[in-house]
Amino acid sequence: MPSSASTRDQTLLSPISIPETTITRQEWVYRQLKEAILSGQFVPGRSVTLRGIAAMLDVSPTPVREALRRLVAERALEAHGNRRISVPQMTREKLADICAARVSLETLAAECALPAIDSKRLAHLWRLNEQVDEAVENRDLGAYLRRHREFHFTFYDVGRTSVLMPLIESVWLQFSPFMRLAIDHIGVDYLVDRHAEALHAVERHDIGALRFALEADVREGLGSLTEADWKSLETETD
Amino acid sequence: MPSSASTRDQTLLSPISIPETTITRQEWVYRQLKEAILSGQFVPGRSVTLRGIAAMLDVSPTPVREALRRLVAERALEAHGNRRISVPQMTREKLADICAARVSLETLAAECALPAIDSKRLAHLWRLNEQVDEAVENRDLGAYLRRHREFHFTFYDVGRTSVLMPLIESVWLQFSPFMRLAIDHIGVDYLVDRHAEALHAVERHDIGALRFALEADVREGLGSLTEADWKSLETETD
DNA sequence: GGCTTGGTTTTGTGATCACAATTTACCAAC
DNA sequence: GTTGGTAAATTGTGATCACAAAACCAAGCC
Repeated sequence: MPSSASTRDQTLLSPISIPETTITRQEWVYRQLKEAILSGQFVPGRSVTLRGIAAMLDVSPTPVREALRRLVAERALEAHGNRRISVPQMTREKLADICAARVSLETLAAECALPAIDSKRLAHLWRLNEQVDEAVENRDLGAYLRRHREFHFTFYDVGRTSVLMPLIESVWLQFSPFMRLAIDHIGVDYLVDRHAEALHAVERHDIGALRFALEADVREGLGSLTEADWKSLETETD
Repeated sequence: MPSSASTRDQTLLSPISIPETTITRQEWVYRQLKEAILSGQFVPGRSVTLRGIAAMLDVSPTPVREALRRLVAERALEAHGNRRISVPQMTREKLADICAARVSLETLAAECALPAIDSKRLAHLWRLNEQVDEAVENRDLGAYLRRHREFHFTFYDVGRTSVLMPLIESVWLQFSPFMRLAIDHIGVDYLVDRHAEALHAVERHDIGALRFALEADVREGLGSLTEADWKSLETETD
């Protein structure tokens, strides 16, 4: 996006002044960084410098500062006392808390979404789930992370999005960098999910089964790291 | 805080360089605004201008911009497409979602906190609850909001704070401006809470009763507005 | 060798400026 | 009185600069 020419020239193209959110540089930087974090391109522990990001994205430090503040507020990044910002490190306790929060928020979101999932949307979810499985078969970690996220967010995101979705997104931003690392470590082959089980529960309008499937999906997916996994992960990052 | 002289001079006073977070202006502005929002000094719908806040707090626009970005990220404020920031308006749907999210998050937080609440902490919570009741008796709305928040946050805030507490705080930031308005409208006398019931449940280590009390506390406190209340609230803000 | 000590470099912070977009004010025309 | 359009004021955005704090690095000391 960063072109010296003003980015707002194209507003001339929208005749009757459609809202057409003219994107600011700050917003653009924010989205770039968020996407990078969610797709696991940021390693836990790495420190993020203002001027570094600014140079990388070819913008001035000003919009970067604001984007970083936003991400810190959403707990995607961590601000230390020394005025330095870094990608947060994961701990056993934090992971347990994240799992608990995910179960709590996402089962609630699924329950809210359930009545609004019609057959068209259900078919779409089945298609997305196929793409998740394809990514696993192709051993494409990047695609897996993207598809996996797309499946969950599409599931929950049917109206009523203003309160719950930002909370869920904040939690995802917190575990995504770690998840990339963990899957890199244990291998894509050991990935399991309960997506099909959840969709079958949707078909039966069985809220109980839906909650159960989602809870299992979270706990088996994120919370199933054995002690040995942790040990080798920790020595790896040193 | 804004004094022309550098605020960091006082670091000379801390001899062995205690971390002693030297506060930045941006952080200070953020805290001022957050406290103002949580204590109901911001009316829903009011638009917040950068230079206005800067003048009010006697700082340059730069730190204000970052503080506002943070608050927008935490959903305390709302950024519109016209690049304008305002205190979000409440709707019936949003309030229902907020109640559901509060129940979900705060019962979980209470359950996590329960094992860590010893007799000393319990006594402290009883004392805080007394202060809530005092505020109601004195019809002091400002004190009530402060004490009420202090009670809940002290309750949940025993270790394990890094994931759940920010989520809870974000939700509180979203309903606080409205709560002030609503209580202003229905009167302080009609305030009820289940704090004592919750504390008794803690004494019995009865998780089920604790969750029940907290859910009732939320639903009766926030979610009990009748249709008539909404109508008059809406006409009032026009 | 480990630790301090000095200077250099890097980095975040905050103020200011220029600019563009938006809103507001105002005046003319119907 | 209402509408339409232009000018002025307000406001957010982004770049740049000066400064202070922190991190870095290398030589020196115990």
